[in-house]
Order: sequence, then C-alpha cells, then structure tokens
Amino acid sequence: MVVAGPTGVGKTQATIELALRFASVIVSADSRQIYQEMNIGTAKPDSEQLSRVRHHFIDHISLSEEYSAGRYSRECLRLLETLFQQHDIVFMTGGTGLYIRAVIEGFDDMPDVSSEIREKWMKRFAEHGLAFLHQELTILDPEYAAEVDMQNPHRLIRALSVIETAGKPFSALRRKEKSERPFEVIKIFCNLPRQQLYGRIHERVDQMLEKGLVDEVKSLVAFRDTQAMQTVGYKEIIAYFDGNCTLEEAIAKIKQHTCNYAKRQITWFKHQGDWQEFDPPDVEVIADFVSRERDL
RNA sequence: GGUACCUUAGCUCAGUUGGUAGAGCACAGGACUGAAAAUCCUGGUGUCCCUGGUUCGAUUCCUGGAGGUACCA
Repeated sequence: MVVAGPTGVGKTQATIELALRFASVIVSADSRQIYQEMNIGTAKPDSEQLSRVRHHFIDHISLSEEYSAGRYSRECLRLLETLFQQHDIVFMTGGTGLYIRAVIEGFDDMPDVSSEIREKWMKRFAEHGLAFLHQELTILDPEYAAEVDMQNPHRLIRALSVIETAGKPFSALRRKEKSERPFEVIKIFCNLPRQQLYGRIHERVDQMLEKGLVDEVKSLVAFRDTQAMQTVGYKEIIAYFDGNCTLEEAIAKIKQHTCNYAKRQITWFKHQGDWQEFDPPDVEVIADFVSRERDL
C-alpha cells in the first residue's frame, strides 16, 4: 500500500491516520527525511507524529553518508520481508518517486560505483565538456547513447561510471524488467488543485521559518557541499548566508522552488501509470478504498 | 531648479550602424533505473514610456513631455 503525492499535499498526516486504522507501520520513501540531521526543512514528521506510529527510514542515516536509490530498494525489500510477517498491510509514503518505483517494480542489478570512478568522470566533464562524454558513450555503448538524453550530464556520467565498473555496456545491464514481488501493491496518489497546493506550500514554508529553519541550516553548513544539502530550503538559506541575497529573497525562492518540485512530482506520478487519484485526499474515502482492495 | 544617464516580455536586462526584437529567471508542459527535493528538454507578438518631426520606413535619429536614478545647487 503506497501513498504518493506532491510535497505539501498532506500525505504525512493522512498516512499516519491510515496506519493507525489498520494497526500497521509506515515505511518512508523520502530521500531527504532519511537524514538524521535534517528536520524542519524536510517537513519531517514531528516527534508527536513519530510516537503515534512506528516509522522506518526516517533518521536512517547521517549526512556524512552517501545514499542511493539502489541502497534504499535493497534495504527496504529486506525490511518489508520482516514487516509482512507481522502485518498483512504496510504503508509506504513519500515523495521520492524513484525510490518507490525501485521497490514496487524493481531495479536492475548493477554494481555499486565507487566515488572515485564517479568523481573521475565528473572531472572529465568539467574539463572537456558534454561533447567529450558524448564521444565516449557513443564508443562504449552506442545502444544507450541512442536513447539517453544526451544533454543531461548526470545521465552520461552515471552510464560511463557503470560501464567502467562493470566492464560491460550500460544497456546490457539496464533491462528495465519488472520484478516479481511477494506482495500486492495498492497505489494511492494524493493530489490537490494546483492553486490550493501552492497556497499550502507557501504557508508551510512560513511555518518552517518560524520553527527555526535558519538555525537548522546554520548548524549544517559544514555539510554544505553534500548532495543532501542541495535541497530546497537549505541551498537558498546557504545563498543568503553567503550574502548572495536577502533573507526575504531566499524565502521567496524556497516557496518558488518547492512549487517547481511539486510540479515535477505530479508529472512523474501522472505518467507512471495506474495510480488511484484522490483529489482532495480524504482519509475516510482512502481507507474504504484500501479495505476493498485488500479484500480482493 | 541645473546637469548626466535610464525607461524594451511578469522580473532583471541585452539589442536593433533606421527594415517592428532576444537572453536568464518566472510561468506552463514534458523526460528521467542508483546524485532524484537532483539533473535535463520544449514553449517568447511584447502599445520596445507618451507626443510631434525627419524618413519609403522609427523601438532605434531629432523636439517636447512623463516617470526614475545619480551628482550639483
């Protein structure tokens, strides 16, 4: 049972109520709430909410660690095995679409890429530009080169790193086959009319500031170069610390970037196929739907 | 009050040696199998401040006006 949806739609509270109703637990699929040190800016459930229902993958790792969708899917599948011994239904929620898909549909088996290899390709990109990555990929894996977004350095660096690590073309590993799972998945997509969603996001950002977002970011500046800190709500405050903008401008940017992010999430889930959409998300209605689906 | 500079897309600005204009961001849509709150792609007709003049033709040059910025009084 997965509750997905854009940030700020109210997934957190709704899923807690659902989990209580079905006497179950929550598995978070959120690439930022997974970090212990990040709280306010990630809209992590508060201690009161966490005490009502057992949550997994919240405060799972430290900012000093690197994490990935692959590691998440492996750890999550292992955890689900145990959880399904005690519960006939488990609630997964979060906004990280890739993490959710990796767990419910499967991820091709690929070797872990060392940070040395990835950094080497990043350096080559910085020195020689995109054209060089194009050339290399066209030689090493013409099949993938024909279908990737050649303008996207992330994708090219990823593919070239995997090719070097595995010693074979990326396209040979990337089979995109759906995996068999020992559980059924009920997919719920929470949504709201765009203007209403954006309004809630603006309010929530103001609340984050009241709760002390600036101090939280201040305490994390040592981690400013990590991937996790390239997060909406953190990078803008860092820019303010650097004197690149006023606090008011930073806040306006956070609101704007959060709305942009919500839009990308909606695009992702809308095109991921058979999600049952609830707009607006009503816990009673969703609970009825879940009961019916479960009894099928 | 005087002098100089500015007024172009929602915002910040570029540009047209006179042939009605373009970037970034915003906004909208989209892609995305291990960085995913990341990364990337697509979409630009707007009284070029107003007025008169010169000209085949003015947003571009000239007159007058309005608003703004800086300096001098």
